[in-house]
Amino acid sequence: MKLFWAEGYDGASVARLSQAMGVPKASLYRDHGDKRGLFMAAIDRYARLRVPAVLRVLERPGPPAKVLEGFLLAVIDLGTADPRTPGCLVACVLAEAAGADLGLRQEFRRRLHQMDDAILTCLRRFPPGTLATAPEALAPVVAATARGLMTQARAGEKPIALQSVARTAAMLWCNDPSPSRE
Amino acid sequence: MKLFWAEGYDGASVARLSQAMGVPKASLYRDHGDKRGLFMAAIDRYARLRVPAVLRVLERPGPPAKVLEGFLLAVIDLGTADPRTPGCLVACVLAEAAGADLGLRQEFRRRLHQMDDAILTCLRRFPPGTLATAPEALAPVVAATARGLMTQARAGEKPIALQSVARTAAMLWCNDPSPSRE
DNA sequence: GGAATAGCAGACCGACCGTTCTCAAATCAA
DNA sequence: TTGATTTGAGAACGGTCGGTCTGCTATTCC
Repeated sequence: MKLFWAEGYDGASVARLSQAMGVPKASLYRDHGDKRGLFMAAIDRYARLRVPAVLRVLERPGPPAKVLEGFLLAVIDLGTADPRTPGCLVACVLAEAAGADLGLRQEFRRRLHQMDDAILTCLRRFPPGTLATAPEALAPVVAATARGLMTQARAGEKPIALQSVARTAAMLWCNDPSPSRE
Repeated sequence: MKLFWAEGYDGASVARLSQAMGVPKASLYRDHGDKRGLFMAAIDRYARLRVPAVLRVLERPGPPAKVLEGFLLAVIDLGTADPRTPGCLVACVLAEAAGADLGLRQEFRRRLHQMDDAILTCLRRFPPGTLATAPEALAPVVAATARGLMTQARAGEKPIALQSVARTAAMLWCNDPSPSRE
């Protein structure tokens, strides 16, 4: 997973994947069919190991602005925690591979929609009027912003710079209950 | 440019690049040094041929909400105009290549900051109070949203779905002069 | 204990990679 | 016209790619 994450689908050779995993090439082909199958498995592992920490933030109690800022902060943390694996395996690596391979593109879409759904579910539970617009309209905006932050994380942007973006964005999405605005 | 855009840095072989360009391989190496140099040239061509149309929207007159929505719409158009080259050559293809190659990562950062600066310059010219927050805070939010839309464009998302995101986002960034809100 | 199975490391395969070289055709200078 | 230079198409290079196959070792099961 980390090798694909760091070097991309084409950039990570099966020989080095085998070495990094400590698993013989023959076993990889027996268990996953081909390199694409192994890549899919890596994405699945990413979705099981790394994504839940981000989604769990969406389920925390608290005012919308805090929850959504926390979500973006978790996204940023995922994209900047290890400088050897910057950005998001799905939003950056799978995205590029999806350009030429229609099967991977479909997988890519599926993963994106999963995240969209999780965000929408989160937004729906906030009391009416606490969000600046309807959850159905806001959810894809939140998702797009998160993906943009991942793109910038891939560029090696420092977390501190991205975190201020998270605060601003979350503030704009919510009708702040504090009297600081207007 | 289109071949890199469609298939990625590693995915596009020099032989096919040569054929697609109608230029012998020897000439490519003479003019650009190596494959990386050719890729850089492709990115430069992209920045000269495709990006200006997007940046010009930022200089159009009009209320902030219209200008920023127009900007996002131009971004969406660039990312979805040709289904063979979905998304953004910089935000998707260069992003992935930037994972393993520090030189490309620097180039990637440079390109991102160029866009950030253009957005900031645009925001600064709006009258105070027409934006929902300070230009310096808002600009990176706009940039992140645009990049997220490009990621979704890479997934083959239909323009119509992305365009509604553009409208919502632009609305949230601006203090709408119409009396529809609040 | 002994037969059968499974997993291991690494050799091996043809194909294609990025890159360089060859050499004939074309261009240019004088 | 002639000699020097640049360009053309493509062969050739070593290396690595994704993928397969081969023995050897360990384990398992009766």
